[in-house]
Amino acid sequence: MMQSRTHTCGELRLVDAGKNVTLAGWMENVREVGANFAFLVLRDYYGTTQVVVETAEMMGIIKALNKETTIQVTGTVRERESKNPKQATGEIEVVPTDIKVLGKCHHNQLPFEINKSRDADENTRLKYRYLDLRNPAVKKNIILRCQVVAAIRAAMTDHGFLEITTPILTASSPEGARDYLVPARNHPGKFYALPQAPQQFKQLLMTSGFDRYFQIAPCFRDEDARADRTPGEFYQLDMEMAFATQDDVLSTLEEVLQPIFCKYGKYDRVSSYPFRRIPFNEAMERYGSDKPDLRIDLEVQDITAEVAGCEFGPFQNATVKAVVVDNFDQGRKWIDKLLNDVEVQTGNKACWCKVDENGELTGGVSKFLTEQKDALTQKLDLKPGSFFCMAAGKKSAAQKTAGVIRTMMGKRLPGHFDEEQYAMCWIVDFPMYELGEESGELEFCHNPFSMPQGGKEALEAAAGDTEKLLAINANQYDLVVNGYESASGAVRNHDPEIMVKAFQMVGLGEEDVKAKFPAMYNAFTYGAPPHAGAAPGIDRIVMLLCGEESIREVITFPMNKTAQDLMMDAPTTVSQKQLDDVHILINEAHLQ
RNA sequence: GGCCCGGUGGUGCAGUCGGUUAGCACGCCAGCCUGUCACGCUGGAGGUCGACGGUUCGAGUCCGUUCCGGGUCGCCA
Repeated sequence: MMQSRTHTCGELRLVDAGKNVTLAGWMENVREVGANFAFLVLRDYYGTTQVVVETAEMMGIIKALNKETTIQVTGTVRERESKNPKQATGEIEVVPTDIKVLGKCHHNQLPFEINKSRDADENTRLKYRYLDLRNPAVKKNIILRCQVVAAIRAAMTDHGFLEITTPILTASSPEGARDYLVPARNHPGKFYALPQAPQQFKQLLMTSGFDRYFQIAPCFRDEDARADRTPGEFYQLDMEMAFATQDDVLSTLEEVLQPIFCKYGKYDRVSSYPFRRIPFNEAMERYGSDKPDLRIDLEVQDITAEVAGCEFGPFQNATVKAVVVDNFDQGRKWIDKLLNDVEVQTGNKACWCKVDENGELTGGVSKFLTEQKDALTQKLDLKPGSFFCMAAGKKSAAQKTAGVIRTMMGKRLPGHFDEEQYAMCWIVDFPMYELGEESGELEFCHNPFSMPQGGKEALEAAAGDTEKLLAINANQYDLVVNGYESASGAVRNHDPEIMVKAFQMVGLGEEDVKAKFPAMYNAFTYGAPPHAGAAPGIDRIVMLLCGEESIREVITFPMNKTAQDLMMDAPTTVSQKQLDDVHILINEAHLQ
C-alpha cells in the first residue's frame, strides 16, 4: 500500500527543495489568483504547507472540493518565488502531480470559520467541538495540558511516587458534594456513586503500606458550574505520603509544581519556593479571602475601633473594613460602578470616602465620619487624594466584601496589579470547626479527615466550649495561585480514637464515624501510618498556565454550564428496557 | 432558586428619539485576476431581529411573560 504521507505539513524547508513528497491534511484555504493558478493551504497537526496549483487538471480537482476536505497531495518541493517569513514552511511550496481526496467535507458553509472559532457562540463551539479543536489556537491548550500531565507524572515518579488507579464505581460518601449515582442492576434499589475524589482509597493505600501514592484522578461532583469550575467531572493530581508532615507535602508539591509553572506558564515570573505561608485568619484579615491574589498590592484594614460612635446605620455593632488607595483620580461614575459591582458580587453594600486637597473627608459617607476623621487618618495613613472604600457587617461578611473591594480596586486602578506573573502562597491553619450559617451549630469547617492541631488533648481541653473549639485549627492547607485555589490538602486524622473525638465535638459519635467511613475506620484500627497529602486541580493549573479565564478552554470535550454535552447529546433519555434492567421508575411529575 | 449581562442572515457585530427597502465585516455562490499568504476586484444569494402577548397608525427598538446561553451568589467535605 502506498504511504499516506512522507512528511508532515510543518516539516518542509528550503533544503528539501527538489524532493518528491506526499503530504496529507485539511484544505484550510484556497486563494485563486488566476484562471488556472491558485494557492492551497494544507493543514495538519504539525503546521501548514502551501500547495501551488498551476494546471487546469489540478484546478479542476480543487474547485470541486469544499474547504476542510482532507486530501493527499503528491508533488515536488520548490523554492517559493515570494517567501513568507511568518510561516515555518514559508520558503517552500509543493507543486502537485496528484491530489487525492481522502475525506470529503460535505458542507460548503461551516458552523464557524476554523481559525476564528474562539469568537463563535460557545454552544456552537461545543456542539462542533471536533471542528473547534481543528483551530490551532484551541488545540494548543489541549497539547499543553498533555505536556503538563506528562511532566507531572515524571516529576512525581522522580519523587518516588507510584501511580495507582482507584475505582470509579464506588460507594456514595455521605457528606460533601452531591454524588453522581449509578444504579446497580444486580442489586435492586442500590446505587454505586462516582467518586468525588479518591480520598478514602488513597488513605487506605497508606494503611496498606504504599509509601507514596499519586494519580491523575477523575473526580465527579454534581454541583453547579463556574468560569473556573467545570460541572460534572474534573481531574486532580491526587497524592498522599505516609509518615509525612505538612512540610513534607508542601515542599514536595513546590518541587513538583513550581518548575512546571516556570517551564509551561504564560508568564516568566513565578514565585520561588518555599512559597509564602499565610495562616487562614491572617489571609481573611489582610486580603478578605482564603484565596488572595497576591499580584494586587492592596490590603484590607480594620477600622472597627476607629469608626466607633459613628452615626452611620450599617456601622452600628458591625465589623468595619477598609481598603485605601492614594492619589485617587477617578470620578463619581467609577465609584458608583465599583459600589454596584461589589454589591452584585457579594450581596453587601459598600461605601466610600475621599480626602480632599485640604485633608478633609469628602463625598460618600464623609458626613458621618467628622468625629472619626483623626483616628481614621492615622490608622489608614490618609493623605490628600486618598480614597477608601468600606464594608461593614458581621466579621466574615465584612472581610469577604472588603476582599472583593480589594480585588476590584486593585485590578481597575493603575499601578496596583502586577499581572504577568504567577504569585503563589499556601494558606495554612484552617479552622477545624465553624458555626453553620443556617443552623448556628458547630460543624466541620472543611472536612472531617484532617488532624486537629494538638490532637486528642486539644479536643478534650476544648470539649463543650464553643469558643475554644472554634479556635482549634486543622493541619489543612490550600495552594493559591493568582487568586485561584489550586490545591487542597491536609495531614489526615489516622487515629480512630481522635476521629471519634472529633466527631463527638459536632454531636456525632463512633457509630457515625463507622457509618460514614466504614473501610477507613476499620483499617485504621489495624495500625495506620500518620499520613498527609493534597490534591492539586489539573484543569485549573492548566488554565492558569494557558492564561485562560474559562476552564472549558483547557478541557478537550467540556460540558456546558448546565452540565450538558451538546456534542454527544448527554444526558439523554434511555429505553424502557434499560430502565427496567436497573429497576428505575421515572416519576413523571418531575419531568415538567 | 436569586441577581447581572446577552439573544439581529452560516459566524461575529451595528442599528440613534418607535418611522422608507434592517446595515457592516467575515464566510458562501458566480465572474475577473499568474506570486498570493487575513490575496484583491465586480456582482449575487442568504433574515419570521429567541418565542408569545401587549401598547401604537407603525415595534429589532417601548411594556409584560417566557425560553435559551454566559457570569455571579447559593452550592462546591
